[in-house]
Amino acid sequence: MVELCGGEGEGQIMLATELAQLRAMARELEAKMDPDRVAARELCRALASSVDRSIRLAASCFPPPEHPPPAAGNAGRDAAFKKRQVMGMAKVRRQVRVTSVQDTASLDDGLSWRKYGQKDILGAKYPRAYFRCTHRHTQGCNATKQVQRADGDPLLFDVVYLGDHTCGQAAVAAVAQRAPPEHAGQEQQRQSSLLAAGTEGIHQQVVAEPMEAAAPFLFTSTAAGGVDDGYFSFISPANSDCQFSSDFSAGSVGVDMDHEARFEDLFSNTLEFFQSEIHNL
DNA sequence: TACATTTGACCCCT
DNA sequence: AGGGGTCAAATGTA
Repeated sequence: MVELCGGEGEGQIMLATELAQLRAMARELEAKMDPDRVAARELCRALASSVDRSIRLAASCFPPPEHPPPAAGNAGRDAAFKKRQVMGMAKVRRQVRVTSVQDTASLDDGLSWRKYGQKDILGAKYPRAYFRCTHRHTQGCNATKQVQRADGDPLLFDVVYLGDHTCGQAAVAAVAQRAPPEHAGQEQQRQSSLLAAGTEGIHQQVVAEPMEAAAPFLFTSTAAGGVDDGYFSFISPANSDCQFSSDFSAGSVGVDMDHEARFEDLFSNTLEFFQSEIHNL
């Protein structure tokens, strides 16, 4: 389900995204589980904990990159400059598959985005939404992303990331990873609410198209992805049958072989275990 | 009250 | 001239 390609940066993004989603899915599943089914809820809790450990382990493989200080904020209204800036920016394109037309939980990439526009695109069936980093003004972060539903496949979203995050999200994320999940507060609740319990399976197709550079490696966020305008709503069907699949290849993201082996082990064991256990419930 | 979203308008590029 | 990207005022929400 996950195809890793390109440089280490792309792998970091996708790994971060996948792990964050797995964790949120586990919590969402737990929340939706019948309270009487203690074993099932325990299982979900254990799954979330396991994914948390995976995240920390992965974080130790990919320390947050050092960013240069934010550029001086002499933004102004020079659109020409902005367009030139976009052209020279790091650009990463991904395709994200959701489980239902209404499910956009899988679009959550764990970063803080603020929607600043939406446009109907010529020849496109669905509008394109524009997001910028929440910390654009406070920290001069110029990262933006564009989200558009694919014409032929309503379950497929094209997500284009432009520019690197130069804000402090990486640091915030690192701190959040060390904190127990219960203390992550609003963010955890939000992520839980975002992610759907799987129906016939939660599939996110991620196709990275490295173009110039990669976005930073982050696991958590503090703000809504801004995808709740009806066209992007967070409602999704619930189903107790949950199936995960993964083909993480740590080698392709250039991690240390020892970490790679540990991570692969942990992940595949966890997934196999929960697949069979959930199936038996 | 602060922050996020919506949406019409503006501007640059092709 | 039209399309795409962004701005910013108005509005919504917690």
